[in-house]
Amino acid sequence: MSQTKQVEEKWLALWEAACVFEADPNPAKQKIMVTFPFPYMNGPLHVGHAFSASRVDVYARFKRMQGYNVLWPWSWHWTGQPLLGASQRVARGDQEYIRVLREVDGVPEEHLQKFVDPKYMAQYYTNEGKNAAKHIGFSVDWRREFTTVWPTFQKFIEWQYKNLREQGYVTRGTHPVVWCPKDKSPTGDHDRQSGEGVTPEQYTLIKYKLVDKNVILPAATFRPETIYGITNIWINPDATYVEATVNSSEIWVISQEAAEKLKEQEKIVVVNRVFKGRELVGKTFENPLTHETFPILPGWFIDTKVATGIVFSVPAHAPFDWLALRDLQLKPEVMGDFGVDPQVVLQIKPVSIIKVDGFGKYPAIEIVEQMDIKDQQDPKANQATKELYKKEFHSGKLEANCGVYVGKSIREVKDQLIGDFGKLGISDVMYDLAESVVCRCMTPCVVKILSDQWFLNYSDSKWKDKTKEVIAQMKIYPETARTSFYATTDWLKEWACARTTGFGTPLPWSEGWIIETLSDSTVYMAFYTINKHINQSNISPEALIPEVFDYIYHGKGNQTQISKTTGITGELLEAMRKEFLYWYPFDLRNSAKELVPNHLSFCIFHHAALFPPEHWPKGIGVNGMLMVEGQGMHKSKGNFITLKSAINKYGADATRCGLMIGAEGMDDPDWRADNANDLKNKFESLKSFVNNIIASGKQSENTALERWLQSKMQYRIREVTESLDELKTRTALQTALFEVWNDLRWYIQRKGSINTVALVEAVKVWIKMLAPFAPYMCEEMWSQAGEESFVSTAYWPKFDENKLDFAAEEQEKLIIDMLTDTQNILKATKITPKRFVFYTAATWKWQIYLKILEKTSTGEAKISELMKEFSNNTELKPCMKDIAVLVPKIIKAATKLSSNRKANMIKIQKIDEKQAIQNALNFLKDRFNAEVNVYSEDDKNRYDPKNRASIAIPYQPAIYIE
RNA sequence: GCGGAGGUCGCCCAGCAUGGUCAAAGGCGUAGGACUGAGGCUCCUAUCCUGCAGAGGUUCGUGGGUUCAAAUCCCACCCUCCGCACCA
Repeated sequence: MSQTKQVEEKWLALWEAACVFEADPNPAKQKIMVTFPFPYMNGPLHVGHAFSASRVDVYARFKRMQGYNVLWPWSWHWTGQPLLGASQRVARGDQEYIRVLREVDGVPEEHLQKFVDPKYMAQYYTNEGKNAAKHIGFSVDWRREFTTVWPTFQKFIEWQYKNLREQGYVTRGTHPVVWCPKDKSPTGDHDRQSGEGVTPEQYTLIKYKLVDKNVILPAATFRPETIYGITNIWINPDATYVEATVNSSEIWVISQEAAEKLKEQEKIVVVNRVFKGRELVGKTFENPLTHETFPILPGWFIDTKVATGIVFSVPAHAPFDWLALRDLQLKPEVMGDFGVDPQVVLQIKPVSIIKVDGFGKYPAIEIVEQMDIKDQQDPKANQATKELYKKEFHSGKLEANCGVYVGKSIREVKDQLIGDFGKLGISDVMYDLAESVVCRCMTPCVVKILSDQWFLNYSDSKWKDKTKEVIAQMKIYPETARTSFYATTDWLKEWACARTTGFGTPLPWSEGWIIETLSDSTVYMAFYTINKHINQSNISPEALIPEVFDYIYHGKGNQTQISKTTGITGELLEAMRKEFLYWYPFDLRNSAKELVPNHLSFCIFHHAALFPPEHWPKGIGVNGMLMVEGQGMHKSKGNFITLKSAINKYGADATRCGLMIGAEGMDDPDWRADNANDLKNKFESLKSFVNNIIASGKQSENTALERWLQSKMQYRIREVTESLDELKTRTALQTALFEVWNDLRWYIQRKGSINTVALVEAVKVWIKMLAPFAPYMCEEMWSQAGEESFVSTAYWPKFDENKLDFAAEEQEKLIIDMLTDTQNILKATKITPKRFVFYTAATWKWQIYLKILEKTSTGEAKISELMKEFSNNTELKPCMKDIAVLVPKIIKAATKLSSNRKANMIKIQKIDEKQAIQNALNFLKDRFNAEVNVYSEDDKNRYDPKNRASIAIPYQPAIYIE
């Protein structure tokens, strides 16, 4: 076992033995409750989970060290269909899938065989997940754990839905879904062989009538407004159509495919006879709106797989229609084949109904000519159609021949028009898929309208308003994500909240329906607060009647009474109520940004509905999606990294930091194996760096250098603390790890040794600041520093203004600036130096320097005024000539200083530059590998062959290099 | 299409709210040096261009504008990423 592994095992065991992360209510302490959306258990935890969850853990550990009573509970999501689907694939012997389980997930053979049982599979991944979560060092209180199929949890969900329904948030209706006729279930993206992302599209069917016959030709369109511009109907003469009785009342002519599809869309379709499309060519039909009549023409471009296979023609506005018509008009004799008079075709004139900017009367004809489209087969025809439809939709206005809709833009009138036509009984609705979708079982999918579907009515405007109130009072990390929450709240509509298959909690009032995944995971954070008691006291699910939850969560009902009916003791009821009141609401829930439009928003909606304002969520964190080596992580791409494998390879600390250093805010972090490996190595050297210091730090010194170090550490403490408070985990880690390390290195270089107590103190602060990120390593170092307690519960360092030392900072800055300047000169001159001489500014120059600082920090520094002031000073009067040169130089230097720094410089007045440089002499000699001298400009006997000293100004000693 | 987030010096990224302290932090990479038997690791130095004295020049998606002054403010444009539903 590697050393890293040993350290991890050791501290994991010690934490568990000491129950460090088990949190119980403690009125004397302020609480923080943090949560992470429970992961779905159809696979192992991966580094993507670890990224979002590590942010939670870092925050939890930080707050715990700050003295808060921190609760971080965790659970497992089993609800839904994919677990069943996965297990079926194993049962079916799907080799590709089994290979992935074996090689990517690393499932051992003896378990793999038992995956035919979905619950076994889920339990396997749950066990694995818990192990990984523990090893990565998440500071979780495991006593509150559950899975969503536990009957006790399901009682909670039943209570939740009973409550929602009583408030009228659960409604019933119909809903179109992509449907597998073989599986008899909705086919989500996960269940598809092909056609990912394809959704049902709604067509309007205009019910044209065959003249003199009681037969309807339902022509499908996305643009029902074009009914006013119709000139004919297209039928594919070679395709198969049927005449069918629909809903026992009407006779429809539709394509054979359409007849099957409509059967799934709440229509009773009885096929009476089957025939070829050519039979209809030449017949006339009537527009149900205007009662005008038009002919049916042959259109070979009509695809009967799309919608009804009947299309009405609007040649003025549809490029395809125009092209088809033009082709026919060029060869009208074709009509003879159908026994139709060619005149029928030649008489057709396009009817203009939409005025659109940039086009004349017949946009379709114009665009066909502009783009030089030859015929229906020309690929440019599709492009032209898209372009024109878009233009007409956005800027088109309906013309005078469009009835009551005249002058309206299509965008504003479309929905109204569809509704009107429906009411008039001249239209119907059909759904179809824009691209083919094939189920994993290889069956092509269709659209099915689910009737009696249960919905959560997120359209309810009162619910939306209340949800916005919740958002308004919430802290959102980062703040920029707030707009997406508001946008989502506005945009959410009815959500189908139940389905007929998969794991989950049955709807208590409607048999056969199971509450779906995203709907049973909205307020379960409240369940954590009491599940400790349910687990420990073995409360039976039967006892968890709604009144119990009403009492705990809403303080309703009589405790004695409830105790009597359920057998739960009054004490226990009281304890659960108190536990809920202590912990709730949660202070942070963090997840990836893809959950904003669904899970996280649902969570807010449901809290708004079920809890009073004092229990509304306090904070939600959103982060980017983890990338792996610059690409999205997918099992199929072969770049899937399980948490377990990352820990094994890099260790928990390096994995955590590799993730945290990637990004913060909404940016997508990028996991790079090189980085993780690099961090692993860095931590090795960090440990020996720290151990050496701890072992040798015996000298208690207090020079400017120690004061500088202490001062510097204060700034680091402040930055790390403030960053963590804003969940800026990347900034915090970068400062805590790299910036502090650089500070310590500088100190050591300057000091030339590591044996000071001050350095040990700084290192201890460092360990504490790193502890939330790399807890194992820090516990180890902490104990090696002689500390008995856990660093996990040590006090977080506090920024202390009194420990700042501006003078020490300025002295150090002086040395650094001098070094930079000197190196700059060396670079420019390319000389090989034998000797360096530094000259600090004469005392009288300080008067001038400080005066100018004061002037520039309060307002503008005018040279003339300054000169006057200086000449009044008897002390300065003799050197007015030098002053005249000096003043502009100093003013220029002063403009480069921040106002903060200026204020500090004024506060400390003059620093002893010569002494400061003298103290650094050994360091400088070492650095330059040459002789180094320092003089003050005031020194009469200085070595100064080029009279450099005269150009020295405060904070900018003159330099002479031989 | 709708909604959201972004484009910074080889790469990852900080800065932008409150314009000047920004040639722009930090990490990675690269080069040189130290250490080592050698390598890895580690440590030091450099890393936009020019410059024989601490300086100058050109940069922050593109093009305009405001201002004494813009990576930061305004306008237009181009490009990238994410979500769009019954599915976790």
